[in-house]
Amino acid sequence: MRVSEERAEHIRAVAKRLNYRVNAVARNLRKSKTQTIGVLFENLKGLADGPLYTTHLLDGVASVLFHRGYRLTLLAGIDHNDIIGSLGDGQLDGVIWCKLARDEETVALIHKSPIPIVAINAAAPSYGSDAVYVTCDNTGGIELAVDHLWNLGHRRFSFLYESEEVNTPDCVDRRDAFQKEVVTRAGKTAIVECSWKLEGIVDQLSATECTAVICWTERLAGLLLEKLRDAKIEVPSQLSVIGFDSTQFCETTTPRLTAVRQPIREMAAFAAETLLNLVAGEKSDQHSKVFPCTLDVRNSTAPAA
Amino acid sequence: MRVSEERAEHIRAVAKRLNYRVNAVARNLRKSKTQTIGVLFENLKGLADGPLYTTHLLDGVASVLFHRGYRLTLLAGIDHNDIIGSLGDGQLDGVIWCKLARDEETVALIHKSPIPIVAINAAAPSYGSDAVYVTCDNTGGIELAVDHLWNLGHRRFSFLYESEEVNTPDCVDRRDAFQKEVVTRAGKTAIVECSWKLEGIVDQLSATECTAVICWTERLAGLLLEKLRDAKIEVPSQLSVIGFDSTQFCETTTPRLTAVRQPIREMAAFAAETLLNLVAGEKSDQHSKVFPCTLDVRNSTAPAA
DNA sequence: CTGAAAGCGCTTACAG
DNA sequence: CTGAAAGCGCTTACAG
Repeated sequence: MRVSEERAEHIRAVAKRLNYRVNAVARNLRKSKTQTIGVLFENLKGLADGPLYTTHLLDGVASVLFHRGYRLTLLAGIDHNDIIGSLGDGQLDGVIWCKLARDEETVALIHKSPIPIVAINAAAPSYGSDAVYVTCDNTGGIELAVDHLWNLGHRRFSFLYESEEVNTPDCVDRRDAFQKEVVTRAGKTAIVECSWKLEGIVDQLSATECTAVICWTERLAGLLLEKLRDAKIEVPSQLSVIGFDSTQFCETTTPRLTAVRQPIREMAAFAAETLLNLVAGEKSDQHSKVFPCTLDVRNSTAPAA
Repeated sequence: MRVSEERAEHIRAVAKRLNYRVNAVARNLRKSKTQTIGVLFENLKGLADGPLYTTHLLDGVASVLFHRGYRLTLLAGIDHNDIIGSLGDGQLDGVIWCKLARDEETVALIHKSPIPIVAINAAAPSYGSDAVYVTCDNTGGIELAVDHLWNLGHRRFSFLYESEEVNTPDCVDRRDAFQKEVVTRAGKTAIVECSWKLEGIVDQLSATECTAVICWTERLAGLLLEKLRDAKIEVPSQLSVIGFDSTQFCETTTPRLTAVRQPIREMAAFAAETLLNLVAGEKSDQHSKVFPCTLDVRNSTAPAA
């Protein structure tokens, strides 16, 4: 309060009469803050066709940001070469970066970012990074899935992902965890990398002689169920299928999909809280946070034939 | 090009060396444009818990905006008294306003908006408004639903909505269309306005002696199915239920929900295109646009008992 | 307690 | 063809 209340009241009255609004863009320029957080999807294929996962993620982020008076900007289709440039254009106070890659080149880029970054669904790279990483326990999730199948008598397993996702961090983590877990138990394993849209998948799978398939996402599992139906392979009696995420989508597949659940909304909300603290200048005490997974058993898994 | 190519090249090189980025906030201030569109939900209850409808809407808007180089900001939880103020803070070039009310007070507010507004899921008010209105053919949708039930032998119908939605524009339109359509055919009708979460709904419904219920959204229909299951009323053998929207949600209910489909993603994309044209200064040739509905028959409707 | 100036980083119109 | 100034609408630090 630098002005007498009387005068202030008068100014307020005039402002109201003239319909005055403070211009937030000018304020943002002056303060070098925008009260706006970006959510970056490197390849958002459409919110509605894409995994429901994305919706839960946005929901978690939005719940925190709106509560704290921040705005949320959706970022997608940004030129990959210029992501940092886009982040540094002054319009965002921070960014939540989905499935942030962790190759050295990207980590070097992150280092140059003028705004804080929280990665979601990516474990921290071993060689350090300036971002904070929020992820689920992919290893634990895979163990739950394998254990469930093992107890049903399965001994030959496949892990499935599409070739274009070969570098997606949580895909890599799930694949590696699968490899390790299954080799330990059964001595051998099959990793099936398939072309986009699972072309030729049925032949690839039968070559592995597996009785159970773990797909790295529920979306992919749903696609697989369709291919298997076309090929007249019965799920779960001939083949058990497990997915990852366990959103409502798993209720819409035929049969309903057994899936590992990650608490995506909680993860997203945590990421948002953490980011706002970083924006406020607090140093994050933890560099990475891992949320546990659970397993939702539905109808796509059964005892091995 | 105001500078020789040689000099320009030199400047580019220096800019790159210094890691120069143009500051978009300063540019926005100078140009009074931000290349950002807002999507306003007056009461977004959560993206993930809420109707899938919202996701499709965002998807449709985002597909157009990203393609045209615009950013998308999510607006929710804005103080209702100050919505126009928030819109006029300079941060948005235009806004897509979900379920925009059409009372005279709101229309007067719209008139004061410094940025163009496109309303979605609201028909244009009869007394004129500065916004462009994009909606689906609620009347036609209701007719499809009633006709379907009529052909199944139903003669006593109820229409259901929650009291807090009494002023939501598409709720009103569906209710009025229902009233008109059913009175014409059957001579009488029942409109059931229920408290939130459908408390006491079963008694209310049985008092109407109806054999079929049309719910104004699929979300509400899903809730009703749960209440009916608890009360041991079988759907569809004892009571037929129809919802509105027909997203993937209808596949997850038990039984699967028969629903009127509105092409929400197309409507949202159209709204975004229209808004960008308005932002570019083109006058919209149409003041309102209506998309037709269709009916997806699933398992929640059957011949009248 | 109050007023006037400087400056955030751009773009545009003007002068040379 | 190029440079320098004005101004977008704020906030902050300074002077009175």
